[in-house]
Amino acid sequence: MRDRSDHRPTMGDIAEAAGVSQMTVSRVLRGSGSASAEARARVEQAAHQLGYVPNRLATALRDESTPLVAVILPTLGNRVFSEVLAGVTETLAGQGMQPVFGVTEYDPLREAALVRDLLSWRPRGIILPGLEHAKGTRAAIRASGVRVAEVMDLDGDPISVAFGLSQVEAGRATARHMLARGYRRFGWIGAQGGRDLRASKRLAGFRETVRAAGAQMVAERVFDGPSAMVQGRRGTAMLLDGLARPDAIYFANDDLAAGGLMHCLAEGLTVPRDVALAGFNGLGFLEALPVRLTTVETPRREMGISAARHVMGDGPVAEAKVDLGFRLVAGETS
Amino acid sequence: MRDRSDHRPTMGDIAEAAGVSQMTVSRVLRGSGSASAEARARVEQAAHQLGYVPNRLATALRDESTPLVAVILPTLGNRVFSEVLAGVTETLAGQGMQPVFGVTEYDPLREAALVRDLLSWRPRGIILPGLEHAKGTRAAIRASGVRVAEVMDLDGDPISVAFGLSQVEAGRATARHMLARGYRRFGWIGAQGGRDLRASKRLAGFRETVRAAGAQMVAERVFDGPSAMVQGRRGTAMLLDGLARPDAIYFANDDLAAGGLMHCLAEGLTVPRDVALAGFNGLGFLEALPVRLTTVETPRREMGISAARHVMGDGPVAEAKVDLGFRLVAGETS
DNA sequence: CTGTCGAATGTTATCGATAACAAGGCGCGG
DNA sequence: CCGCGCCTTGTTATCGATAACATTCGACAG
Repeated sequence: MRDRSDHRPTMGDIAEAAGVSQMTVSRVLRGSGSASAEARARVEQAAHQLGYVPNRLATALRDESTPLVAVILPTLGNRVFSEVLAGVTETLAGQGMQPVFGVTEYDPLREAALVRDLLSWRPRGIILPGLEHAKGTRAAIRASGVRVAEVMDLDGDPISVAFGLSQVEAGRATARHMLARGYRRFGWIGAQGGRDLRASKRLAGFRETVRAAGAQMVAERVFDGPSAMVQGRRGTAMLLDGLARPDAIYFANDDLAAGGLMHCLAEGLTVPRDVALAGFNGLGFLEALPVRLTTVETPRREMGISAARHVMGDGPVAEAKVDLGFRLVAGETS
Repeated sequence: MRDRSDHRPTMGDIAEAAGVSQMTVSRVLRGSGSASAEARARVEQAAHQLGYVPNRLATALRDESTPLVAVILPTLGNRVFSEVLAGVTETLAGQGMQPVFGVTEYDPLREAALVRDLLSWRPRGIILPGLEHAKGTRAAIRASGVRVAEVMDLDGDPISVAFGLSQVEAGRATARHMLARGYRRFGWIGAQGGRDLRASKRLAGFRETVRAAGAQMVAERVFDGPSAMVQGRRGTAMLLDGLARPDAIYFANDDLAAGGLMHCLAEGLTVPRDVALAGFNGLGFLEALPVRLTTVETPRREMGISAARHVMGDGPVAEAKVDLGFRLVAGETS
């Protein structure tokens, strides 16, 4: 038969030890249905003694429902996403639900594979970044019938509901601000080899506004790797040493922008007189910098919270896009 | 019978559509056993047509084994842990495994509850921070038979294998460095209301070494909330305004230390002449600060990678403690 | 021409928990 | 004293995938 010693105890084992049926064990341990005080005590004693741990796989299979939520993130290397994840996690934990997650490193194919993988756990919902996905991903998710929340971006057509902000509008707002301050020759520094589509949208909005005002983009530099301060620093050096010297640089995010600021400090350049700088996200570490950076604050934790609430089914959201807004923070670099 | 429309397609549905038995479907889709080209084609066509997604719950239940690894973290609010998690995730992903995780917010009881919860998914392994756990947690994990890796800390008795560094020794090393530079009156600034036991160990090592050298701790300040730059700044202000003014401050981590540095810059104090500062972790953002902070670099990603490898069973590790080391980085603040 | 072997396929049982249904026993109203 | 109904407990079937075993059929050696 079954070798008890190398198997984790099951309700069957408890039943045997307590001299009752498995069903009674189930009823006692879940506190549903009725059981005599006598049976209750014996079962609880046996369960404790055997060190019983329920097997959720069985319950989930039987119930055709899990307390899992799939979460897909572009990377964990950027604080932005760990903050979104923190919002999701705290919200789920309050409801006894678990996140299962994976990272795509900005690769749509990896995202597609992850979606397939994660859906096979039959999660209650799935949260994923952005509105653009590999061919078929959208259909797969729709067909799966799980609740979906897309986060970060609002510029596009959500699968179901998107929680975030208009990236294009954020780019436009930044451009308007810079233009108002009198800058006319703009540079752009990005990372992730242009695979960060949200950054591309910000750039598009920025560029559009700049051009409409008769000003221009004079230099762009996009690095391949993850966005790190050192890249921002190098890129800034390149742009400022180039032929087409910008009088203001728009960075794909705060890390890059902070690196740009470092370059200026190291080279003794005066910001914003010699060059103006603007980042994106409003990360906490900006407070530590010697100069307050101009940036756009984004509701990272809130996106996580809202998305988690949505997939848990806390009230159906009518709209397909929930705008959580952004806030331009004019610092000392523009 | 069964209403096809509100159920996700199963192998049974494919079997029906393809006119074969469920078992043939299983064989075709998993590529095990043999099947005729004819059957293979029909099954694949039907599976695609129906948008079949396998149900891992069933497979996991049947196989009594999941590709899951439980990961417990103190918080996501500190970059340190998202870097550990990144190491874990990237390592697992390479082997087709999934992390399931939760955060404790430094509460041992929440940790105990999380362990119970996560173990009920019958993960292949579990990774958790530190060596101290609530009563019973240790026994529960041992009894569960999953592979265990504890990360961050080596000062104590691991459940199975620990990957990290000696926190006490890190504290001692920092103290030796500060003493060698001539400081004699030390302050300490912490957070998490003292619940961060690794920080407490560092302080213990630091204090011991300081006292052995005939120097002393003159002031300590531990905040209740999460460690943030602003707390470090406030704490530093308090210590420097107090009666027992330290000539050097040891911070529980880099965020607090960076805050301390900000205070000094804002007040026009000269570091380290007026006061020396030392942090812990060697986070990347330090590079952005105007002054290079003295700190201790820790192998965060490596801890995640090693722990993940261990729980996946990549070669049994003989030792109970794997020292991944640390490196004191003498900056411009000491 | 027959027996053997293996490829292809089907049938049954299983993992653990639990809904649905069945049945035994006891109390209480009529 | 009978019977209805509730409390307690047990039995069976189920979720989906798959290992183990059973069966069919054609090919081929002897």
